[in-house]
Amino acid sequence: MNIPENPHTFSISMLAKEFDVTTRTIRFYEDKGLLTPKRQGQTRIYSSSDRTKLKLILRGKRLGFTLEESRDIIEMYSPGQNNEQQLKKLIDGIRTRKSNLQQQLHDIEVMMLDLQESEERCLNSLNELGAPGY
Amino acid sequence: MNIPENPHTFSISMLAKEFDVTTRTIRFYEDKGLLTPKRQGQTRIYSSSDRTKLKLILRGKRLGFTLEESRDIIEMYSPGQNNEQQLKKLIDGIRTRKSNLQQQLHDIEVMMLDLQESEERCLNSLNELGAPGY
DNA sequence: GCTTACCTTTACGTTAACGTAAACTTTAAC
DNA sequence: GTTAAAGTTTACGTTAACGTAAAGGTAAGC
Repeated sequence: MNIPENPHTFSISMLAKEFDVTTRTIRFYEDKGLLTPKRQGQTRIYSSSDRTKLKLILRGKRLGFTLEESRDIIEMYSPGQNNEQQLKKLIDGIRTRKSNLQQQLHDIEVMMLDLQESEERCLNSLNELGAPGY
Repeated sequence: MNIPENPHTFSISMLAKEFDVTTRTIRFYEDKGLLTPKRQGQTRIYSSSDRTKLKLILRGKRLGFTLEESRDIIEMYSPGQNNEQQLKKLIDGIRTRKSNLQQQLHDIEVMMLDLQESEERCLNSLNELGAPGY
């Protein structure tokens, strides 16, 4: 099932290869309810929506999110129900997530500068040690 | 031992309170070799260097670093030996870390924009639903 | 018809990063 | 002199996020 007829669908190994994860990982995400592929017999068929969700999960991982947090992010992208209660709760979630990202942004900037300094100190040490530009 | 005489030292509970972590967590970091407080009898006495390291660890955590990665970060801040080999290795580490941060930065920017859109869609839904500005 | 390449399910194993509890010591306060 | 607050060690428990292995089904290529 390496190349499904429908160009807008994907096999599990296609996604695994594209995003450099194992099929086990993808199935695990399904187990946790983050992905819900269709089935052709026993075989999983992923839509481009599933693919997007997987992308979101992996981006979340790079930012240190748990799967639960990524689940929230997905929900923020594709809101299910429109109940007023739920909408407000969703908005609140989005706002605190944004403020978290703001904090992360700041952390990264500071760490970036610190690392810059460290690198230069190291390069200086290398020079003084008689080893030229690296 | 809540207020050591020396103003440049800290008790474990002082640090725990300041950074909002448990003492267990701080001792755990010591167990992993990330902190090395002095002792006054049995009691741990933390220097401001220890405090800085703890700060680095927690910043790392906010960015999704493992403790091993934070250990590397600490090493980048306070290089121990000046051997040419080690310096080069350190510089390499700094550079790949910087490029990782660059990726995270990009991820955050994109996610920020996406969340912005989502929030506005939600606010629109709220309006159409008859519930004004939130 | 047999190997190869995918796919499946089930299930036990593993690692990181602490939490939680027990049992005990030391110092400060009343 | 005893209660309270902080400190200590030891040790078992827990959760997340998969890894790894076993055992088997299907479909294509030679």
